[in-house]
Amino acid sequence: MKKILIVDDEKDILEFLSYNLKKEGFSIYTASDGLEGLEKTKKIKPDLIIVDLMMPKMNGIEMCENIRNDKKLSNVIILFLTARSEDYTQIAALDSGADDFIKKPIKPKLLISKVKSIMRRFSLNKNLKNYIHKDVELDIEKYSVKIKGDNIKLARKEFDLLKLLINQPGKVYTREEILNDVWGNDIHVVDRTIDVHINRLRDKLGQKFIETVKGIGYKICE
Amino acid sequence: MKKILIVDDEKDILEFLSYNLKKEGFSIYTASDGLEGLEKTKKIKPDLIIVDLMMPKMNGIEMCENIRNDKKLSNVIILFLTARSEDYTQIAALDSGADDFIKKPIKPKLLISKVKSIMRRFSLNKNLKNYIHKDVELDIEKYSVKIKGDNIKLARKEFDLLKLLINQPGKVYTREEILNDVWGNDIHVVDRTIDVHINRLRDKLGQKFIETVKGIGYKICE
DNA sequence: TTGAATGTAAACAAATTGTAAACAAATTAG
DNA sequence: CTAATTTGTTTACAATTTGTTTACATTCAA
Repeated sequence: MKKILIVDDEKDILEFLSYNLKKEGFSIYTASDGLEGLEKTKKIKPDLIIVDLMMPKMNGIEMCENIRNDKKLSNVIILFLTARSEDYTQIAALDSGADDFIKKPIKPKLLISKVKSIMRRFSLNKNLKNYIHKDVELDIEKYSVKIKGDNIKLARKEFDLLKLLINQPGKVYTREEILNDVWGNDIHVVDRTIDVHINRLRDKLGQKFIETVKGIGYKICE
Repeated sequence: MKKILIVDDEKDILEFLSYNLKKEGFSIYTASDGLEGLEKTKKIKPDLIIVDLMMPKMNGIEMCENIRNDKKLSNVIILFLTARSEDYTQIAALDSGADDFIKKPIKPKLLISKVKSIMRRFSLNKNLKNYIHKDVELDIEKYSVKIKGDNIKLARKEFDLLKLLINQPGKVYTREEILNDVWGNDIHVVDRTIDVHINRLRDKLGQKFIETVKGIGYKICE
């Protein structure tokens, strides 16, 4: 399910947007200022961020710049909420890395159609993200993995497994989650098979890259 | 006078673009969604269309595909407005027939110089696209391929296949993508046929030019 | 210390690809 | 138009890679 993070200091707007987007089946997360927004972005890895331009602590522009400077977050799409009086030419000049704008007052229908159409575009590209964590670099489009710049070869299942885990370094993935994501709901394999693939990944990526959480599953070390 | 059609659901952007392009002496027409854009394209026959990727009703890609499928309209130049985070080398829109991209937020000077240069380029010659990668040189117009300057002869399917792959060296093309692009949606062949053509290409281009990504597809080595 | 969970090597099974050859279809030359 | 040639497709089978299971060793936490 697509994750949307909404960042605004006004509770009313948060609730209003949450309500309307939840209805459409998105998972909604919220933050009430730029700092919190930045933290949650790192933790949750949303697909889309809707952020108010004007906020206390860290405003939307600063937050946006921070996100754009972080390679690991660079794939997220950012929408700005702007006041009516701010005209487009001014905003364009800001150049902080926002993808698009929504004007207040917000009309639910317009908002939803806009978000959906962005998501549609986004889902076309969803498999084209790149991930970088520590020395490991993963290029989905090229199906290649680099360690310290050197290409290594992974088998398909190994690649899929790494792709899942590296999505959120530090998060523990249970065997069930891994089976569901890498193998799919309908294919049944013994769960020890995961261990074997993890083992092979460790041989290729180094022993310290993937950590075992006994009784639960595996995670990538932060 | 050159006619430009601008298609976007946001009035601000329409106005912003209209204003800047009118100043340069183009005749400007506008539409606020993909459907209207398609109709106006047929009626007005613009020289250039600037269209937002993300719109309600019919989005930019659908509109673009519709236009490209209409032989009478196929000469029009299409520019996409895209969100910043979408890396245009990865955008599926490339395949839908877009000619170039403008990233949001839009800077007036850049926009105008881009529009002018693309008009110039296309008025000189339509599709003079050539590809060069490593020792291999591909001339679309002449349907010829050179290796280190020497002509070699490729059969048509071999040429089409190479043309697709060389479009983005390094990117892995799945068999499905290849079938769709080289054979088309409606023609059905066994996917092992691809392998045979790849094999023949390798005989002609050298064994190291095309790489197999087991379980996925093929790519041209970078 | 003990038992469940995990690491790991090895064996086996399944899937994928390379490749030659046969045939069919399309194109070209005469 | 017909025959010859080229191109395109399918198939079969071998070689290789990848995926899965199993068995036993090891580790870790209760």
